[in-house]
Amino acid sequence: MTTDTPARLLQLLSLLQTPREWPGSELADRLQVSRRTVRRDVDRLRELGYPVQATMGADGGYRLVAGKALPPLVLDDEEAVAIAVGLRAGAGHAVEGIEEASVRALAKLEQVLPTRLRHRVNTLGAATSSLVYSGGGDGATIAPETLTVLAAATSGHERLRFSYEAGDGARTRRLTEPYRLVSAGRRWYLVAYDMDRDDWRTFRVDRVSEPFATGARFVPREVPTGDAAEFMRATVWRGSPTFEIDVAFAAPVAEVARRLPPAFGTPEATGEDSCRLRSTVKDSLEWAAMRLAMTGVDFTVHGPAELVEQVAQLGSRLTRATSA
Amino acid sequence: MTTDTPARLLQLLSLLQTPREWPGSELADRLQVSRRTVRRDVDRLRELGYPVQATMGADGGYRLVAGKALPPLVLDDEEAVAIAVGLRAGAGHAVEGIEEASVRALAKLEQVLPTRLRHRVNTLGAATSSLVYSGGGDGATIAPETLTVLAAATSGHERLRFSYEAGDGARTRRLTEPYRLVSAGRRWYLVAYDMDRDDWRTFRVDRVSEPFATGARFVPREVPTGDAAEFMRATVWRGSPTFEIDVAFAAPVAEVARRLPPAFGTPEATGEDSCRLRSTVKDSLEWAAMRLAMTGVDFTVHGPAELVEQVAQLGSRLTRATSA
DNA sequence: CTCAATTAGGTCGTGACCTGTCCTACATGA
DNA sequence: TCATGTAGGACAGGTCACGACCTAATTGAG
Repeated sequence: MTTDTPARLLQLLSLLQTPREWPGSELADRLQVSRRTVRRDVDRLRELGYPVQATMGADGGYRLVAGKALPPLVLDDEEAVAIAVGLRAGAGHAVEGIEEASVRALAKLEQVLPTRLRHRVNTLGAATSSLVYSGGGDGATIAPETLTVLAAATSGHERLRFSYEAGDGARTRRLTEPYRLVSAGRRWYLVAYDMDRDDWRTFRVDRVSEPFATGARFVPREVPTGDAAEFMRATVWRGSPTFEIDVAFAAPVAEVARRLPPAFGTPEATGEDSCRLRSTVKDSLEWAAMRLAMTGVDFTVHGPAELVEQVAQLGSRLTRATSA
Repeated sequence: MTTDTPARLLQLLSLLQTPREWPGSELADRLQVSRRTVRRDVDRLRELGYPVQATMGADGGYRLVAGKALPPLVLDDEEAVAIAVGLRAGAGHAVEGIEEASVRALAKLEQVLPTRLRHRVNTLGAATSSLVYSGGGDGATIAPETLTVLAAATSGHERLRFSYEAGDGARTRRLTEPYRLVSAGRRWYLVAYDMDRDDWRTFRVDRVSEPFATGARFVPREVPTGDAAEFMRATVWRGSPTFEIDVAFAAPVAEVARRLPPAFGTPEATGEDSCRLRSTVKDSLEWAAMRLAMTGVDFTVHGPAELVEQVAQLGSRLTRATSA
């Protein structure tokens, strides 16, 4: 009923996003305007960079096609929920390089998601595996809400308060100026300026709880090394153990590569039906052992000894499980 | 530089979707209009149902918050790619009930996705596991493109041509009027009217290849049973196997529940440090075995025999892997 | 407390723009 | 060949969008 022009344009955009053809007369009917105006509106959309394709002749119509710019997505409730759930489930084990964009998109969506849909996302999301792959071991799971709150505070330059659990289990409350959220391997880190300590810190996101933005904005400081990822690497990667793993698979290289997480890198072929993987793994070999098991192909662990131990332990546990 | 009003509104909407506060003066600056006009535009957005929250006082500003309706999402390139990849990866093993919405959203996005982004999605998507969980088993994977083409043709009422592989391996070309895309368990089915056979059929999507919409529209016929899902169930449902699993854990119920995917349901306590899980699993026990292994606690499989077999097989593979 | 910075909203005049109604040209499928 | 669709020009009338200027209310900092 809103006879407003911009409103009508938005409505037209949403109609055209349905993957079907719309005859001008039907559009005119829906939008409560004359067919001439519909043509003008279509022209306007085209001028805005959204390519509306028109098929001529009888049985013709309008349809939005791929162009240079991405038009604003008009989603219905179910689609929005599906995207949110997919993003939550996917953000953790997503492909290298898009985890952060994934979280940004999720933050953007959740910012405007109506509460009734938020409930549905929460209940549905609870049914999926947790966001970050919980390699069975240290239970380092991250609530999707935590990630989105951190992402929002970071990009909005808002001070952030949260409770942090140190390595020794002690919990402290922190007031920080978050600078960047970085995904490294299967862990997330927050590079932030700690207001209490008066210095830069990197926080492991899985140890952050009850985060909330204070609302107070700040002007970003200069990061010590100039780059947040650099700083994170420098502060975090020293001290945590690294392992050089070496595993042989009894399957074609293509198949193994397909079933292995890309973070492991690519195995190299050693024969028609065999290949070998050499890679460096940080911190937790339990995770590595699990991913090897999940490939579903036969393999042999050549090293290091710690990985042999992990795999053997897992194997014996499974064997015990069936011997009762 | 387009001084157009609707264009400016869209731009404002995209600015406000960034999770941060925007002072009116900055918005006026960016949009090249007076502050008064910015206020008017904000009013307009509010009238359209998009709740723009304004914080008063010094250091105030505007920000888009959750409301009743979902505003059109304005995404940048990376976010769009992240959503597409997440949707592709998630659509297959997503939560019950949203698979179809997931595919609809993906079809909507891909319809307008610029080609340069489509390339990125393809290359990134190739690195992830295939869309439908390939439980190591029958290799019934579905290309995401196939699903989106079918979804688009279905909702656009366009005739669909594809090559179909029957159970005996014979390939035939089909011309159909697609009626609905149904997800059931791990499989996807297309309920369509077969123009050559002159009758309704259900097609398994994993056996469809080279689908494309002819562009010719049709008027939907009446489905025999009135409901497509009903029809599919009647024609296809030969009961995919279901298993009643029964597993005992040597750990407190709370810990086990935390490490188990919620889809399994909740185990019940059988003692201080033990609990038992009874649940039904459809179709793939390999997945169940994997998730049990991932709990990282000792357990005993009581049944069924197939699950014992799966776990034993996995255990022996791991043991072999370390015995070299 | 006081000041500064912000949102909120009213009014007014000018000019641009938006709409519907004509009209013609062109493309396409039956 | 005809029906039906898009494409787009011309025009008149009314509307509405913009900026300038004003006052009020709210909030945080000094």
